[in-house]
Amino acid sequence: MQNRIKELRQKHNFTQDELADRLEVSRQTIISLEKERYNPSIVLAYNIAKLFDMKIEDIFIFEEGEQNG
Amino acid sequence: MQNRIKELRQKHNFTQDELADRLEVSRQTIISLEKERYNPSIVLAYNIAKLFDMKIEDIFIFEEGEQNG
DNA sequence: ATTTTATGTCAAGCTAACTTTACATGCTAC
DNA sequence: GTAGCATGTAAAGTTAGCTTGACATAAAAT
Repeated sequence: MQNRIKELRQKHNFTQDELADRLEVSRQTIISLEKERYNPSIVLAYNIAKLFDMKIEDIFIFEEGEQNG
Repeated sequence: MQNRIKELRQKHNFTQDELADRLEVSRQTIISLEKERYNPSIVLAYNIAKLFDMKIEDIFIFEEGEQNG
């Protein structure tokens, strides 16, 4: 799965630290998501989409036949 | 977080077993999700939404200030 | 009556999603 | 030149998401 977090964060002029604060997660989590080391939980994905006023599907790009977990 | 999985499964006349097969997860996972014991991963949520031809946000109902993880 | 089907519980185990802490690097200021 | 800021890596720990397997129960089919 790909995501547009870094792009959207920069468009909104947030630092990783600011974004982490707004989403109530650690800065490490932001780094890990931007580097696509793992996927966010559905709740975090929802909070990100809400913050940027977008749909989950417009921030996270799912590939065909992607495996769960 | 609430979800409409059981409702949608029944509307489509799927058994838990059939739904599990289509989503390539175990039947236990379907039971756990319907009983809201835990939230699906974002990939599974996406696959569920895709199967029912809906948006993630229309199947999973997020509450205000929901905590991540 | 007994087999099958659908739903459910329980428990143990694995990996993914997050946390915290500590340290490294490049950049821009004074 | 050193202080601060933004980004990054690494490592160790906890909890959530998912799996497998075994068993329970009620309803429907044969």
